Amino acid sequence: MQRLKRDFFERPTLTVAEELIGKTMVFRGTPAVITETEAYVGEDDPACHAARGKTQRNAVMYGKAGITYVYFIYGMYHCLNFVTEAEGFPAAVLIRGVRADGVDDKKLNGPGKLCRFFGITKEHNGEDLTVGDGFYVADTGLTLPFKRTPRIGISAGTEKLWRFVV
DNA sequence: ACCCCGATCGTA
DNA sequence: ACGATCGGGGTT
Repeated sequence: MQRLKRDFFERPTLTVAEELIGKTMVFRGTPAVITETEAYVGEDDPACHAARGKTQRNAVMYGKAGITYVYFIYGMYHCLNFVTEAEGFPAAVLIRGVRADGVDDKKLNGPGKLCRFFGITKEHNGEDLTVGDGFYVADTGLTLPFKRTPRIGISAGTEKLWRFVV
């Protein structure tokens, strides 16, 4: 159980998105294995929230790697991301699916669903995953087979194979 | 001040 | 295939 430090997140977003598969995120004491991620990379990525520059909502994407980016969408859901790359470059990995012991996969197999299950909201935007034990990510040595596909639920940028799913 | 639409999900 | 539901961001 090796806790991921800032240098894990401070790398190319595709690398982080791929390597997060099989890692364990621990939120308020509840562990969950990450099974699906997507990369959103910089202002030139039309699907990235930073595509039209820095705003109040996406501000944390411009900050340090290893910080949470949580946003509210469709009037009823929250989505969880981990900020990546160098400070000043807006990029993040969307957590689209996890697995947890004793929990039906159907409650965790979507970005909105897993946030609802954990109770993750905008209150948790900007949390540092490398400080304290409230929210962190660890490497348990587990590796899972996965595939690369186009990202889901977006209208632009679908040509990139930036989704990683077990 | 207003308007459109979205990194979703459940039901049909 | 479609409706629910509302905050954010661009535009006026």
